[in-house]
Amino acid sequence: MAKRVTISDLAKELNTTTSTISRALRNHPSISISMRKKVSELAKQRNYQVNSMAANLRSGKSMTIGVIVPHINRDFFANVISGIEEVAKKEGYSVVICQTKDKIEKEKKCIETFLRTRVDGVLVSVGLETDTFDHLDQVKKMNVPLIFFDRVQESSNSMSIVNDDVEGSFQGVSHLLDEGYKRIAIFAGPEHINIYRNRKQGYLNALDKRGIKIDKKLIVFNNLSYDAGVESIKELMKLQNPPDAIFSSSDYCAVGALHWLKTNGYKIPEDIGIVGYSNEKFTSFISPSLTSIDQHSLEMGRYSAKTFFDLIKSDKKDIILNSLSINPKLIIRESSKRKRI
Amino acid sequence: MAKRVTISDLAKELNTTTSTISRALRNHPSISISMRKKVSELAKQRNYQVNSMAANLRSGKSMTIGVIVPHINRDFFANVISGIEEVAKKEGYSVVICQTKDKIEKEKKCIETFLRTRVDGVLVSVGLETDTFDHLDQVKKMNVPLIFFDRVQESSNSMSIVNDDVEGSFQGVSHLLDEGYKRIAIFAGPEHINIYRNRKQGYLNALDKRGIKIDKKLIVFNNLSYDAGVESIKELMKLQNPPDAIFSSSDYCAVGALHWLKTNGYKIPEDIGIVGYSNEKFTSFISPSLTSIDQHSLEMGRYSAKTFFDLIKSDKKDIILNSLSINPKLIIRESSKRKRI
DNA sequence: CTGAAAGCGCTAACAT
DNA sequence: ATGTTAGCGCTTTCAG
Repeated sequence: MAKRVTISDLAKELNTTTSTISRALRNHPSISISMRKKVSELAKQRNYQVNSMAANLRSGKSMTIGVIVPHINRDFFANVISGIEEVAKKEGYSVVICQTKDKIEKEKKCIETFLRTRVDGVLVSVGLETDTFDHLDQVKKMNVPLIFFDRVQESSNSMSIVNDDVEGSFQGVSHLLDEGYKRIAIFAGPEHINIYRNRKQGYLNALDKRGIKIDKKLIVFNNLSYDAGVESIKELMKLQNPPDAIFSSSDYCAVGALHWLKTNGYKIPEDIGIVGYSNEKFTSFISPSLTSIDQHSLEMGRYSAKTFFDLIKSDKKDIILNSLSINPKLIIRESSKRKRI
Repeated sequence: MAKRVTISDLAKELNTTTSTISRALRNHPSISISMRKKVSELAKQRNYQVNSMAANLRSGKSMTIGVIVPHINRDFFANVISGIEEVAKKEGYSVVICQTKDKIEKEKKCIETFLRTRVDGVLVSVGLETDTFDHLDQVKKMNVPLIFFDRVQESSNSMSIVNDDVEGSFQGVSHLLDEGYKRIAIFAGPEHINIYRNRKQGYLNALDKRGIKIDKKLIVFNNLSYDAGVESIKELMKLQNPPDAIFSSSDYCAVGALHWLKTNGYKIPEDIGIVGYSNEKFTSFISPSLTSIDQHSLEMGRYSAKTFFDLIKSDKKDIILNSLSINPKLIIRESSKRKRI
């Protein structure tokens, strides 16, 4: 019904011009206090709301930052998003979220939409399928700041906020060794994704440090889903010399294995120890509760956003490529606490 | 660096006008096929992308729909969002998500942002704190379609997509009775939220139907968090005549209770049966796995979005207030399967 | 089938 | 301290 009120409506009512209104609304110092007050009062009364579409078109900024994640229902990503939102809000920015479900096609669609809607920056964690990067290069070609978090495109010279995954899994595996486990298997993910490659590396390093020979049979690649965990553990336990502990690059996959083991009569942590990765909330719900690696997801989100704002505030000259690596933290729970022998 | 290319750039290159380009790009039938081809080829070549800010300003539509949820990391809401996105994408719309963490202040901020950015519609599931509705009325006053899902403002005459929560909990509680449980307690949520009031009602109805007297001591109001579940069960088990089953209006709260019971020596489902609500993914991870009520979250999202599109496509004359109620589904798992006596 | 012209609502030089 | 003016990039009558 009622058309929405514009600054020129307000201008007419106060017998002044749109520029004055525009300035007054944004508290421009050159507008008299009395005028500012009159304007803001009228605005409130008439229920005026800036039309961002117009303001943004004019100013060339959308005041929006686009975030691309594989899954929004993972605690890890949900927390990252919260962190991003928190600092974005402070700067007056909106956050629009796009979930790819790990599909590269969806990822491309997201980018297209973001470019069309002129987001001022893109923060992205790439999907499992993502092994080509034209769509991401596109963003940079358009001169839109691109920042990676967690799962990054390493060939890119964009900034990235990541965990030290090598360290995280090093700690996880070392912990298992400390608890007396001898044959530790790993659920590893796609090698072209940095985090999974690094988690495997940490595993290798930990074994190496203790002089334990790597048994390739204990390195299982899968897609890290719950179901994959079930299938993989089934295979592992068929081995002539099965593992006595599992280090999983994902909590979901760890739980799949845990479940299968329990229903098949294995005792956890007595017979088999398990460590997951990401510290999803459910890891503390299940029983035995699952030892996992916390990634400081909220901070990761905050840093990612902060990096973006630092970037656009810098004179674009001193574009310091300060990529950041956050130390993860081992959270020890029941699934790996074997009484020492 | 390179300014982004506009339709007038393309127009110049082809010695034509912006109107022609604009039409050609959108496959307007009055433009010759050959011209359309020339334009789309050049556009591709020059890497042209519509500037939605400009297009939207002009057309008065933002092609964006705003979604407000309490928590994005809940499977229920994440799935609703997926459903919304799915149908929105088909219609060429973007979805922007705002999470309130159940805070009314955040909810208000979301609305403000949405109104400023001129979303074409708002889909909302209100927070636990929300007991006043000025901010939501505001949306309708601005003539922006407002659609509720799951947690609704009942005083509003807006459309809403909900579950039949009375039926859902009726089934859950009846199932417990069928399994031989006699004293069933309920974890109930804030009474001003439709879903929690309805879930309590279903509980009452189920007991009533079997002629079981209601014991007020078994009706526990809390905020339905994990911690609340722990506290509440602790209190319940102190009763002279403690319950032998729990019907929880939330999976999280149910798990809290489940955990406490297990660590305190109670056997589930033998000593105590538990049923949760929402069918969060972790309910099948934990042990015993948790019987719960599935809410067809994906469908709820799809319907919500569909309702929005139906609405804006109708000539705004036949605004049929067709609110929809979806039947939930009881998912029976271990936590409630007591061997019949 | 294509062009000319107006304008969506706002901001920001450049006046005054 | 305020007003004038000129667009931002696109869509859409209205004319040919």
